[in-house]
Amino acid sequence: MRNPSSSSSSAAAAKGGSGSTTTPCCSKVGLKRGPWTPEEDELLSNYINKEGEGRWRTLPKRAGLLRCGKSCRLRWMNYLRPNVKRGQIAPDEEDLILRLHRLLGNRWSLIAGRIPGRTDNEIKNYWNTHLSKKLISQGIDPRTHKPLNHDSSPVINAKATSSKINRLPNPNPNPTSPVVTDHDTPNSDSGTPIKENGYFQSANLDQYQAPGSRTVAVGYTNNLPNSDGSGMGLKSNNGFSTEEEDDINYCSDDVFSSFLNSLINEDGFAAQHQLQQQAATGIAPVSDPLLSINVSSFGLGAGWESAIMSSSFNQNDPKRVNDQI
DNA sequence: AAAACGTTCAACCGCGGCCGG
DNA sequence: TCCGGCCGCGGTTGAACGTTT
Repeated sequence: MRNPSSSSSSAAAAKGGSGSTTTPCCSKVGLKRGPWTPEEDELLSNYINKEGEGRWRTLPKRAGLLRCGKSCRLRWMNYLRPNVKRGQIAPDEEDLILRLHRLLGNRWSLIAGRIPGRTDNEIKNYWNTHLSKKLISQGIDPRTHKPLNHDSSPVINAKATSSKINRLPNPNPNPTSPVVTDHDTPNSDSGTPIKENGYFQSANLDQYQAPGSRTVAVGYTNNLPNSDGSGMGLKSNNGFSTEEEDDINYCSDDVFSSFLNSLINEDGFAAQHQLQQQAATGIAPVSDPLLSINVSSFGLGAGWESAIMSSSFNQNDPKRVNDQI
């Protein structure tokens, strides 16, 4: 809301206009649209502070607002909530976003759920305006987190793909190539992966490995689902027997929460992961913490997604998390 | 100084999942 | 089982703002 006093209702009205199946609350004539005014913010905040969130459809009327419920919910979630953190994304937050995006794809709400105070909208915007470009400038496909010249798969037109198809994005649409060698790393001309501010060094993301590193694994991709969910099985070469797979397919909230938390602190993660993997399989894990970012190591077979859902620190919507368990 | 161009981000849209009747 | 409403999600838009020419 750069200038709340200026109404963009006409532009917004011109934008919609499809006339197809619009949500009733949004098609109602007479409802205000566009930037929120401080007065509206206050009305909404006061009402929610008093009555609590929820029942968005009827909330505007009860709160005395000429807005649709969706608009109210969005305003509250992305702007007015007390614990929404404003201001620049810190390097460590950026690092975490990169990690989580590589794991989760464009599932902004899940990513936001792991970054306290940040909203899905904010992260999505930040990704599209900063991180995506940054990765591209480094020769990395922001969609797959793989080198651009390595990815021969056609770029899916975001417009052409339904948003719901993308609900289960596969960060690596090419699971047959789990290993990226140094031949595939971006050349230094397109930007060295090690940034001067150092956060990429700490990030230790696959593609961001310093030149000269021999092998960069993308091991987790083996067990990530395809966009249709068909790739969830543990048929990959994880070395587990069916029985073992049954065991490790169980992934508790704590385990996965630890996994995600460990992305924040990779050293801790590496140690924890080794214990986890050894306990579960008896197989000595690889020592390279880089290789440890491997979902399969946490038994994330068919249940990996629900584990993510249930383990999310979702300050945005705890109810939804519970709902999805 | 101002026009042109680029970037940011709040807000909107359509869709699908969930749930109660 | 079906249907309709609600909710939340990801994609997209466009006005405001910043930068360059």
